[in-house]
Amino acid sequence: MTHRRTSIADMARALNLAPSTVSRALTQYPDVSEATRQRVRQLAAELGYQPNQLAVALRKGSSNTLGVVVPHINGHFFPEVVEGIAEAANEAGYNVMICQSRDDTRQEKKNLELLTNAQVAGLLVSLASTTRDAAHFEALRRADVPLVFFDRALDGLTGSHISSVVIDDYAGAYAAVAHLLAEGYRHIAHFSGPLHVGIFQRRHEGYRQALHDHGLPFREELVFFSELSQQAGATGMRQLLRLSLAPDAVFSSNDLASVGALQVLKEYGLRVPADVALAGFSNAEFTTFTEPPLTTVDQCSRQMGRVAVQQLLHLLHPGSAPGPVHPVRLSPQLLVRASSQRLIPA
Amino acid sequence: MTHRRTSIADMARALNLAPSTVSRALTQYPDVSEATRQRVRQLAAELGYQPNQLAVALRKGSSNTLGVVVPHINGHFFPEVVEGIAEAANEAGYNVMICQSRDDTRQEKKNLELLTNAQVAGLLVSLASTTRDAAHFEALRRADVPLVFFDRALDGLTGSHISSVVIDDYAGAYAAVAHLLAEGYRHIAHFSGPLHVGIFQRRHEGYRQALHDHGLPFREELVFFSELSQQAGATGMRQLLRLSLAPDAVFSSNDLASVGALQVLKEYGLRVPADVALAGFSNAEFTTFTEPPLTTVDQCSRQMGRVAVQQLLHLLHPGSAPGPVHPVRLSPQLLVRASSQRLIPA
DNA sequence: ATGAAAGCGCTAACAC
DNA sequence: GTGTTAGCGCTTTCAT
Repeated sequence: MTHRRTSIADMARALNLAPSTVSRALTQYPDVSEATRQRVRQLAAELGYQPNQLAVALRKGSSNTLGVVVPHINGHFFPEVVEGIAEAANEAGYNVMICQSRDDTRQEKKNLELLTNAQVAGLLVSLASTTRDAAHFEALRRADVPLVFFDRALDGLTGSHISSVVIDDYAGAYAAVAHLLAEGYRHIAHFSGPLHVGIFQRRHEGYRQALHDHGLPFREELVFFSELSQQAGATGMRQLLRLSLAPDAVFSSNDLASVGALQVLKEYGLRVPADVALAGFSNAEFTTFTEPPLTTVDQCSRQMGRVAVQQLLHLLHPGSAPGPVHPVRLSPQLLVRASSQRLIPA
Repeated sequence: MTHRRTSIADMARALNLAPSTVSRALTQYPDVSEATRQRVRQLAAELGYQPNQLAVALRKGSSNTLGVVVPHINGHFFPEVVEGIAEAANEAGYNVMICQSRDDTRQEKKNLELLTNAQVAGLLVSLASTTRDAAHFEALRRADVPLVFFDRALDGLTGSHISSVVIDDYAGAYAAVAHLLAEGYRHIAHFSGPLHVGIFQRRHEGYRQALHDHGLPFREELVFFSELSQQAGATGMRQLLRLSLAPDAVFSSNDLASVGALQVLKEYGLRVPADVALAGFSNAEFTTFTEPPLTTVDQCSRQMGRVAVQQLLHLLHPGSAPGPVHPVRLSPQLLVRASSQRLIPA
């Protein structure tokens, strides 16, 4: 037979107390005699009482659940961020509800409704790449739902209940290209994603600025736009190799396209990094397994998750650190591996 | 100023109706005049009414949220399964709450409490590898919480509200080893995880049985036990190469250890697959990037997630397909890649 | 220090 | 077809 869970009312009856007293005994509430508190705690332990969080949340008007919306949880990056989020949230006594937008704005909107209808205490969102229009976030802003964007933020949207944590894509790209230049490469190509996506735009800028700062010209034909799949990386590399002045290095806005390029280079009998150097972005797991291992930019994903939760906690409890919560920009770390080290150490 | 969400009571007041009527108008409930239904729907749309799912769940005694507990969401496998789960759940009108046990039984227990306190309609669980004792699941069984194990199941536990979906590890391992034998390898080593973990035990059995069925002896010194890290794979391979009768193939219970072995083989100047063949398990993303690409066993992860949800839905709504819900065992698919193909096609 | 009562937002049983 | 009432389990005034 189905077992109903013990409620506060049950315990109150058993102990001949009012429900309110039992409730108080189970929380930090001061005005309860130590004796009753003991009795209640004891019984609760015996019966394995667990509060119905639904009821708590309904009464209090807010739950201890945080909502997370990510484009997907494939690959390396988002799972790590989510892990960081889950860790930090649990430590702070919150649990986490995760939805995937599958990079679709409509689905994203549905997810947000779902989560707000579940009365989450706050939201952590990484935007779908198709999202341009911010209408569905306007509603959240008006309802004062605390909201932290991570990785893919909506620049236009600000408010007292909104913050964000992103990585400094510009700095990461700049560091990678500066490194290639320091190694002596001079004809550096770039694989970019669509520029209307912020991260790709900023990585592209970092690339250009690094060239500029080192007195090198920007050559349009060295930039290849694609969705950055492995296939696209291969295609891009083939195309670059057909140029009269072919590049001696490629900085790719992700790692997958780097691998595609690597495979084509091998096909052509070119050596990496002796003939052509490669540097990617994201520190995907497989970058350590390729030959040579790929230089890349680490995105401190777990840290991003933790920081995003910190931001959200500040929004939820302004008491601890009053004043506006400022967006955070994390500095990514360049991981130099064999694919870009021309000078073999002696 | 903070905006309170519109409630059914609000709309009832505005339309001069009883809350119950409004509620009925918004559901499939039959006994409502088409006129009122229209009026209500209209106003709801205007005001952007969204039901408070907390209240609905509290009232109905069960929510439309499914709880998921996974050891972690790193790597390739679990994210894919979770994606399958989320997809199928959303299609069926459920949303999903995900927790990570970090392979720790205590954390797993906490997660289960968290989710049941949140009144989830059902649970999808993949066990932490440290979980031996089933006490915390006994409680769920007694409370009749529908429960589906996936990938890592608890064999001992059965009941009318419990089911499971796993892959046929035995068959997968058998297929991999049979393939190696068919390619002409005769001294096949095995990297295994701890045998108290079911999956490793069954893969180990598949390995032994395949050898046996092909009339080959089981040689204890060819089995290397570890936690199957890349490092462990390297160590294992070194150890195997010191044997007087060294193996000409390795079947590893995961892909990471395979990579470790591959790196050691290259160090020793041995060719893969000419000198030593490699086959792993899991179809990790990086198996296509190694050189040569690694033969492995795909675990149909997304499908597993979808099937797990199907099982759970059957437990939740026995109406559609009455009778007991039987555990499912999915057949994994062997993916033959270059690391195990001795006979180069002409 | 404890109890009584109200109510979070919703739905289902029971009137009419 | 619609209204009235009660209650899911909890917390929080307001009394005493």
